[in-house]
Amino acid sequence: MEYPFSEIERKWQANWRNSRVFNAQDVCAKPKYYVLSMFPYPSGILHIGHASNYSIGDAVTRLKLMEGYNVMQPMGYDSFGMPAENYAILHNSHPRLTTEENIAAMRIQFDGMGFGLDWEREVSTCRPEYYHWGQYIFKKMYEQGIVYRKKSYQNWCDECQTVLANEQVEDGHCWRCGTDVLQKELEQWYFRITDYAEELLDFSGVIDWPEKVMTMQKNWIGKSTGTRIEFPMQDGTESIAVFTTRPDTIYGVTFMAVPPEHPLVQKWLTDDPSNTELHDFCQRVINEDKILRTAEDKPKEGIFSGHNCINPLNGDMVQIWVTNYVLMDYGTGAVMAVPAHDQRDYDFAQKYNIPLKLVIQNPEQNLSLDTMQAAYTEAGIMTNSAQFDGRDSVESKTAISEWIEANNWGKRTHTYRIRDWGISRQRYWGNPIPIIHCPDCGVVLVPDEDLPVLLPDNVQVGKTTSNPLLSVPEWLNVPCPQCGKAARRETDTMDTFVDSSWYFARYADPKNEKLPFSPENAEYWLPVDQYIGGVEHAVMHLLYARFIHKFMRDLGWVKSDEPFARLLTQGMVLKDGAKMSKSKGNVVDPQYIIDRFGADTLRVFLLFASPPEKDVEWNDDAVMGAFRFLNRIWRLIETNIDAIRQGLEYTAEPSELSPEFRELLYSSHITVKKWLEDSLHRMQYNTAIAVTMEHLNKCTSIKDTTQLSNAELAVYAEACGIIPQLLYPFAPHIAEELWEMIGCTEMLHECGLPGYDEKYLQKDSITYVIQVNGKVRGKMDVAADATEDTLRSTALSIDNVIKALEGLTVRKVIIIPQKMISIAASK
RNA sequence: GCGAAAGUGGCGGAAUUGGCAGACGCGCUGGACUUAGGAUCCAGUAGGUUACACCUGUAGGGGUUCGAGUCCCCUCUUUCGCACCA
Repeated sequence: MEYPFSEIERKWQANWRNSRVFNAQDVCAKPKYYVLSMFPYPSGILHIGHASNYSIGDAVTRLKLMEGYNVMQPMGYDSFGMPAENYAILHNSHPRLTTEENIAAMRIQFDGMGFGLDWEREVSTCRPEYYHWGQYIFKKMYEQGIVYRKKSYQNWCDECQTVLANEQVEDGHCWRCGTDVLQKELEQWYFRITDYAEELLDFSGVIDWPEKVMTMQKNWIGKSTGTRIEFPMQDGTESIAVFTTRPDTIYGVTFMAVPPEHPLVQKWLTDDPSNTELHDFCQRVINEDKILRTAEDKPKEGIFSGHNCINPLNGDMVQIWVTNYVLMDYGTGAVMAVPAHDQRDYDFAQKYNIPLKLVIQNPEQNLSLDTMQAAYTEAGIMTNSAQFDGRDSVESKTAISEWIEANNWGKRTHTYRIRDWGISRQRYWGNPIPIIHCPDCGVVLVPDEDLPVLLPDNVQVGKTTSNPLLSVPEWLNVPCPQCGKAARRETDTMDTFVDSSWYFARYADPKNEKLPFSPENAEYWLPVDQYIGGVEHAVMHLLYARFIHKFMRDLGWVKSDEPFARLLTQGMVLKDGAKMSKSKGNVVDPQYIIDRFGADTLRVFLLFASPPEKDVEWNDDAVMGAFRFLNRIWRLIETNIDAIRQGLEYTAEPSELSPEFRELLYSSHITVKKWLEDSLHRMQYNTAIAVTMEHLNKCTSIKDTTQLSNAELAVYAEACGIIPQLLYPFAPHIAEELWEMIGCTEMLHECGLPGYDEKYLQKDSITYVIQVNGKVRGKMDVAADATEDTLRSTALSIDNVIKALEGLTVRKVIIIPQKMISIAASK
């Protein structure tokens, strides 16, 4: 017999909706708790990964409700972007229609899982009432100087027909479709995330984030500390700046390496068009694919520029080489090459017969230029370095930098690997950038009263060679808001990561028609107390959102420094050890599981299989196990309902109970204690469910409840009665139904957390384990208040212990209170 | 190459501060019952063994300790991140 899960699930989903259980109040005497799972792209189908992620968030939500918080768990859709555009093309429809259809379909599936979501706060990034405020934020950023436009080489995905930000290129491939990324020169819009680089390195504003994510962000930002030094040109015209983290090697500079894009190189080419050799080399390198060019195994190439500069510290003349191994957009775009102490410079110098100069001596093993096979990159003793000779190279970094600063040759500084965020996308289905280009006034912001710039519907979607919005003249051509002359709209749309960088704040005030959100609501709800999502967003979404949040804080819109106080990066659901995907044919449809076993079974399976941050291996048999577990609970309570109802009228004291019922009473209280620890404090839902199963086994071991005494009934009723509470965060439908069956009239979230009483956890006798030299040799039950002397003598009188001690002398007896006695003995 | 995390039965996983390794579930073995079920109940399930006892065992090797899955050192494997960043 299966319990009627289908009926129960429908019933409670309707009850929660009608009672507005999950509609959070903006004004409330209770403390707030904001639970947020990363919103999905509306594919139309809730897949098992969604079911898994949102089951975690829902467990947090229901636990916090039980704990007495005013909980908000909103949901929305990240509905702009390439997938929607492609999906519409595939179905010969329009993304607006397909997206709204998909959203409606997903909503039904979310409800079918029984998630406690506040649907009155739903946002969808492709709707004008949302993207209006993205445009507004763009304008504010523009006014604050955080937005600028620049022409340069961009990461271009030919498949997606758009540029990509640096964060969105993985190993030279598009993060979305895997196509090789090309370089294309384009003019596009940037957000100055680098202005916040230093602050983004600081995570002191978060309460609990995985170390891994913080490390990934820190590495991405890539701060390095060093010295910027000006090398004057030999002809005295200007100078060339380098950034180095190794000022201690500056006396070892034997050449200067610059990329062909370097402004000085470009100037030389213009000044001397006859230098075809240099010209050809530069052209060839510039046109080469950036990813290939920067690959580590790429052979180093270069050409002498014909120009020299001067090492300001020792007056040495230094040849400037144009090379393929220096990056224009890192540091100053020029490198002081020290081939004796840098492997890259060494490789280059070997190839072009450039001399080496040894300036750091290995204290362990004397180095000689004649025998060196590789650069010596370690620390050591300085040599050939004027007044710094004989000093430790690490310590001398400061001294040399100070010397450089004192002589005005340069100064200490930092450099970051992170670049500004390129947010232009040459696609249709995104938020229009609220800019008008006027031939006279230049770049003009669309006035607030004209926002939002609506995305036109009548666009030719499909693969176009140019930006799709160019094909809509009635949208494109507008009068300039300043001078009224004919002007054109910006046709780039924003990266969808812009839309998702502030949605968590919009949930605080989702219907605001005057502002993105009111500062009062934002102050109440932010930061998000528990954020849940995939680790794949560690350096994309999570970094962008922190950046935009800090910008909004600087505007005074939000008060907190960080948007997400706690972050949980949940694992994936795997099948046969691999991520589920259509191409592998290993997809499990959650709807099938819901239809056959119910949403509660699916949720229990997903949460029980492993801790939330780890991957879950799909297992059909284990799903059955979860189903059997819920059926056993159902049967327990249904068949003993009279005893339970009756028992709730009575109370019991341990002294009047048989050992069996004393054990059951203990189980009720220890289970609640462990469950609270596991679920509320550790977020280890797998073990919280395990202790519930263990307790269930205790309850079902009592077979006949018709002959129980009043005291026994009381214990039994309590034992069975806590089970719905323990189940509620994970299997809420069956929990509510059983709770009602027992006779409780309030819904479970109103009843508080289950409680336990320490007095029932006190045992009058304790089982001690006795070890001899680290091996278990016996056990004994001793009164809880036994003295150390009693413990020692009792332990030493056990037959097995005596046997183990034969021929040995006891050296030491260690007593671990409540647990064990360890005897150290030797001959 | 650099950095991080991890490695526990046939499987997923427990063991929160060093204190009975393998909780709980799956699978498997045997039994009971039967309205023969994707059922339920009972017993067993790390390996070895002369089986109420003992020996071995948490990737491998060494160490600290009365006591190590847990702490320290070395090695191996896997996963993830970064990878000419000066």
